[in-house]
Amino acid sequence: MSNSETTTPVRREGLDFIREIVLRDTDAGRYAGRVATRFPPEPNGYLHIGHAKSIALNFGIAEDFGGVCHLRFDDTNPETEDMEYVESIMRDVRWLGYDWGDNLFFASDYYDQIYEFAEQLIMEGKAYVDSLDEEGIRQYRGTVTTPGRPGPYRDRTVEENLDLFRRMRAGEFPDGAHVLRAKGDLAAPNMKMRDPLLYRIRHMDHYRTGDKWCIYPMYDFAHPVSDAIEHITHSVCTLEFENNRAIYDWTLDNLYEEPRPHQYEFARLNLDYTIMSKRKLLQLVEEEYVAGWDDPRMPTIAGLRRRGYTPEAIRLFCQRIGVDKTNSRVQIEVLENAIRDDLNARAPRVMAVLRPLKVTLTNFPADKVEWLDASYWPRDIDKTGSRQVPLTREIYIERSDFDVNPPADFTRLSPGGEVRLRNAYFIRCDEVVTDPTSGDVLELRCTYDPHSMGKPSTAGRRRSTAIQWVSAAHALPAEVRLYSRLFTVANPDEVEEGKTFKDYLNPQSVEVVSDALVEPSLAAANAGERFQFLRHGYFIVDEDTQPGRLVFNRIVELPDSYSGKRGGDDPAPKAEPARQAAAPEPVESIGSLSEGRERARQADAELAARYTRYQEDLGLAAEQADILTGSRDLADFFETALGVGGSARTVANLITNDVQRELKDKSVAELPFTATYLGELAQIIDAGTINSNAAKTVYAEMAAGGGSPKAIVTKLGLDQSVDASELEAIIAGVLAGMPDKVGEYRGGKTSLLGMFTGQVMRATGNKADPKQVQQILKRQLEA
RNA sequence: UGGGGGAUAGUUUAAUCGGCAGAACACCUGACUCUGGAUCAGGCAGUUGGGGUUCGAAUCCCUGUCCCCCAGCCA
Repeated sequence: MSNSETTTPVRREGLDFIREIVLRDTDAGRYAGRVATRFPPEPNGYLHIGHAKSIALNFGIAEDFGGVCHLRFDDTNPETEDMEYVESIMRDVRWLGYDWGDNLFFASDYYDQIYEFAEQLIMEGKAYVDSLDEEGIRQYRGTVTTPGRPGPYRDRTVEENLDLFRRMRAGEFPDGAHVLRAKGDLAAPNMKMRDPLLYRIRHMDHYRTGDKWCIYPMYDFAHPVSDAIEHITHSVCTLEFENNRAIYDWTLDNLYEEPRPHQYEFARLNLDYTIMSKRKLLQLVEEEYVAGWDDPRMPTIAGLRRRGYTPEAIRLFCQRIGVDKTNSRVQIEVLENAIRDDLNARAPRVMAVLRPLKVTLTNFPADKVEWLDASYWPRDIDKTGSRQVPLTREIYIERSDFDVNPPADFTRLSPGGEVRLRNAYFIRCDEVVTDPTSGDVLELRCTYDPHSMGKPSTAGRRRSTAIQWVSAAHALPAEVRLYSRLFTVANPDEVEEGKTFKDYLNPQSVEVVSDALVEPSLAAANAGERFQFLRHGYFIVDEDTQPGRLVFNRIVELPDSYSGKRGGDDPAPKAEPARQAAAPEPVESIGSLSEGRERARQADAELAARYTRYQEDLGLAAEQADILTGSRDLADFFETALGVGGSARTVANLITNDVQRELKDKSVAELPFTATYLGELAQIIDAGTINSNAAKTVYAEMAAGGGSPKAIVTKLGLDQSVDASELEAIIAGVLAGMPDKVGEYRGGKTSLLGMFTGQVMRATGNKADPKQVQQILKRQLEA
């Protein structure tokens, strides 16, 4: 697959936004072209499919850009972390096919360094020891709507802070007595910046550092520092850390210099019919709703592995779901389809009968065994290899492949009907033996057609499915575990009042078939081998397999368009009436006025007067007048620009549409151009010196600090007109270069006109008049 | 209610100075088939609502709506 690809980044559309950032940075020579990412799990649980997305992203970026990806354990909380988890995580990452080389790190290895940084911040007056208890800290922190306020310990001297902090480390205080906090802003709208905690006291052995420490750094402090220590360039994490980026930047701005690591966030994976919370998964394990972290129903990597998923399929899945910042839920089918796509070409086909129905071939000699050659692969898979399967007088077929009273489109066996035995003969059902009391079908008595081997089903013989079967005398008994979704609802995190996610567990998530029969070639199958049981799905030999006792897990079913068509287990036709309810909704936009600007006018009679005047005297729309009179600065700017001589409409358009963009992060006073320049621009637009397209170019230059619009026009030669005959020629040339597109246009795809216009405009250096261009374009195209 | 982030077919996503709304999965049709699988061909279907700027808006401006995150001494 990707092995043959080069490690050179490919410039192409569809790069996810993080790779785009990395590409931009490498192009700009930031970090001297170096790329270093990291996957930073906390060893407090097993990895799941959501982590696979992150792993694939981080290691994938490193691969694509010829960089490295570190595996770093973010182990700063001694309460929950354990070596068992470290080992499972390493096993899973490796199994997924990623290699961290020598770059295995632990945040706990940096404790000394992190501590030194903490002292540095204290000495610089940027951190302090707070002795408030938890409740006190909460009180002083305020809420999302009310600002926090400084607590009584915030102004301790550097000496006092340092002394206290050192004594914290020395173990002089009990848990919770003090914490180290960054001196942020207690009134910050971002709650995370209200003096975030950097260190807490925890008298507890750590699984790696033992009893060396009794104070432990918080994530918000340890993480950026760890990144910086490892010279990470791009620190990628999930969306819920967006607010934490402020602390990340605060920390590194105080401790390091650019180029230092920067954090970027993407949306974590949500998969339908499963959960991704480590806490909840742990609950399922501890409360024994599942058999363990590697229960085949679990979305953990270990569970998927045991289920029979391949690393390739999981990587394919990660590739298909993409990376973005949109909160989304991925359909489970995407995962299932990935494993089917992978296994279709990899899993040999064999025959297994899950719910056996005995069939006696009455014209087949009782003591005869006919060994038939059966290919492991269907003809569309480019592989060879076969095994021998024995046919005898007594065989078993799938109960569901026989129907006493079949529907018209049934292509399997029914009384008096025929069916093909896969890799063998056609048989006809002559007699159905039923239980006289229950009416259950006990056995079928059939005759086989000895001349039908290898013959197509044409010649009057209606098309039948080729059904799987096993010889009664040779079949191997097997236990087959049929897994399906763990939860009954798509989103188990969304619970009804009074319920928990556990109330939505699917009681039928596993069905154990203990008396299945498989063909004898499977006798030597080893744990971990995968097969397709013809017409059933993909299966893996489970590690519970014992000599003489095969155990299979169903990885995924084969799609079945037949049962789908007949409305199998998921009927629910799309409700149509909803359409009506969700209909019109007469939202009349009155262009409601922004509160801020409204307030400004209420507080300033002059602004209010201008608001009226702009509409009545200048003829501006209420919406424009509103924007222009949001502040004195802007209104004055408008009037100064207007004084140059352009029309009110043009000046207003320029300000309300273009200047607004600059005003998002600048004040009027900080604008890189003067009102007079803007007025000049309006003037030359009104005068027809430049077209609207060119006007955008000129404005962009001005916004970049380019100076006078007239000078820009001259510099770029935008005032030179293109004469008609010249334009005709240019247009003819453009059209001649795109005969296909011209054909499409003439075939009715008139939406291409915009594309042609753009091409011509570019060819003329934006000097042509687009209206004229389109006029000529249409004439030439319709000629 | 403060701050941060997000919204393109049913789903996940693409569209690099404003210029062809493209793909995958799902679904539907047909072809083919010793798997009601696979494959192939075709089809359905979309820019969060309203207004503005422009020859031209998913993209720029204004204004609504909806969703997610933040008040752990977890990460």
